[in-house]
Amino acid sequence: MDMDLSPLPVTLRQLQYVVAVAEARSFSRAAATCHVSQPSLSAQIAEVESSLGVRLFERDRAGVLLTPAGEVLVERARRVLVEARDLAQAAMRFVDPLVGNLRIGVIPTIAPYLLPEVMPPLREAFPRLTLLWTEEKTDELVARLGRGELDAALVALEADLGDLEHQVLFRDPFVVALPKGHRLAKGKSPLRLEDLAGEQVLLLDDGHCFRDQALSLCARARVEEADFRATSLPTLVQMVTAGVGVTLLPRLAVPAESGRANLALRPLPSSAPGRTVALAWRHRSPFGDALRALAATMRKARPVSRA
Amino acid sequence: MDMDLSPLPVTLRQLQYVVAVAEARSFSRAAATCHVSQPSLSAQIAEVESSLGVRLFERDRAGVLLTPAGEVLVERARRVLVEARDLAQAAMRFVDPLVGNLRIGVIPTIAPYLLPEVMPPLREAFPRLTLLWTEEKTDELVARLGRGELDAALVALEADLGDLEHQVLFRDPFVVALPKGHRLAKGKSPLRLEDLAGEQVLLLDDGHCFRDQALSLCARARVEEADFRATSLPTLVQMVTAGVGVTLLPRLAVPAESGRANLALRPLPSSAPGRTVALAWRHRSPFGDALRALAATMRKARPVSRA
DNA sequence: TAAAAATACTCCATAGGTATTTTAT
DNA sequence: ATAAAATACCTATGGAGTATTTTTA
Repeated sequence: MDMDLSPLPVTLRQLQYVVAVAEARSFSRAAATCHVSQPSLSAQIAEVESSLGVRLFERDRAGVLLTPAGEVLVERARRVLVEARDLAQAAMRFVDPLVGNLRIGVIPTIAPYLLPEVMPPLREAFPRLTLLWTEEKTDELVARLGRGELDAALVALEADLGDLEHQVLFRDPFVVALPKGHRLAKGKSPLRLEDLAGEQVLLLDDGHCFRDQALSLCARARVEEADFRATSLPTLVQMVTAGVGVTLLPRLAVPAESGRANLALRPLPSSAPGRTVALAWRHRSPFGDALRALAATMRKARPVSRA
Repeated sequence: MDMDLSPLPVTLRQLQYVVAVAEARSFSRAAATCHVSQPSLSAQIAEVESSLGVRLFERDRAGVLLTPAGEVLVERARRVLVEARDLAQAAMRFVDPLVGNLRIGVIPTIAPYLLPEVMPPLREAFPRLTLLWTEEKTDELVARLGRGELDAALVALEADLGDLEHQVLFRDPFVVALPKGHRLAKGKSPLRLEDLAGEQVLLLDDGHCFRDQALSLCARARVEEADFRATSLPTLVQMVTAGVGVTLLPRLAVPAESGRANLALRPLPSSAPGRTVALAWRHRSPFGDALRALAATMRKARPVSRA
């Protein structure tokens, strides 16, 4: 029942300096971001390297390089610091639950459509919580969650999230977007996937998880991808109205995009796959309770889609 | 790409003191285990409580109690300290790979049979590695791995291990042990599970994962458990030879136990389930590489059972 | 009235500062 | 020549010590 409590060879401050140097790739710049003088920081780095018995940085040529040991130990230093920061945050939650900043990432295919809907009710429900939103693609969000740079993220569960904790907000089925004159543009009834066979389908750029989800749907229907790729859903819709091809949209985007001239929208059968929008966060995040409450409010603000 | 490097409100030393007090439930004893004076430790605890803004300990009545915040934050402190200790260990692996102490837990139904087999080859393959063996039941081993009190454990994968990393060593099928005069004791051919129906089966005490595995096997065969429970496999075999009932043994135990008078052993069909013996460790343990090498050596030392 | 934690103070080790030199492009 | 890291040296904060008082079972 007794844990090893013998003295540790490094301090948290020293680990911060190590990470700072690794990120800045320069002792002087690292010193600046840590608000200490360059010699002070150099001394601490030297102290760390001596007490660990390993050289972490190669400071010969222009710039600072990480040694192999440095690579590994900087990564571990990050983990220690994230845990320590979590502890401090958890303490703050005891002082004052539901107060403070929450940094939440959102993927680009969700942000512009969902945030306007959920921000007012969130503000109302958690008036003392300051939400800081960031728009990034899934991979970047997951990486930043791991580094403790974000507290939560709004993502699609179909993407690869590693081992994050999450709460589902709603299912978001796909909708087919066509130019008005298109042979399939008439009617409001569900379109079968097979009807799209032979169409030129426009998709998003690489890195957007919505691209991958749409692509895997298209693969089943043997639909061909056009050689044009868009950087955002509005651009994609723009191209469709210009008659370049057809595309798939998340139904979440329909209210905002459906107003366009020369655009027809048709649903897919309710059995067709969609994406699942969820709020995700690091396991054991100090904000776990707050985030669950947040998710509940968002779910209420956006009545669940009838699939 | 920049992590939060602003000053942290606590030091690693302070977190060690917090954990020490939580474990000792006394400031003076905690001070003793940390090799500092009681006032120094008290001062640091006060400093932590002030900078976190939360009271961690209730020191009114006899003894020290944890506040709710204390419960949570001590747990987080443990995590921070385990990560920090891992970092230090990882650094040592760079200085001197495969040197040092490895604390390995083993469950009681594996230890006496496997260790004599694998220890000599391990000693030969890793002469500069000191292996420290501990015998505990699975739950305790998993808990101690999580607290960083153990570096690895020899366990059966069928038990609940949480999210440990592991390498399988070998499959260990069940064998039926009967007294010599028993109606099923004749022959060497596989016994079907159903043949045991109606038998009084002796099992281990609660907490032994082997008990659970044998029990789930018996459940399918509608075999009845005797009201006697043994604390070890040798005791169990002893009871069988005394004619109290029959039992299931791991084949691993057969070489050591088969010599007894009045004991008959019969295998089960190769399709019958068994247990899977593996070496397991905490994710991202600094010993990951060494442990994989260890597992390989143990696997070689004990040629895989033909199922 | 003991046993344990808190307080009062003293001290020094070390993190941090400034000024300067060394190093490498 | 110049920018960056290392060195030299000084300062002062805060972690640790001893002695003592306060607390409560």
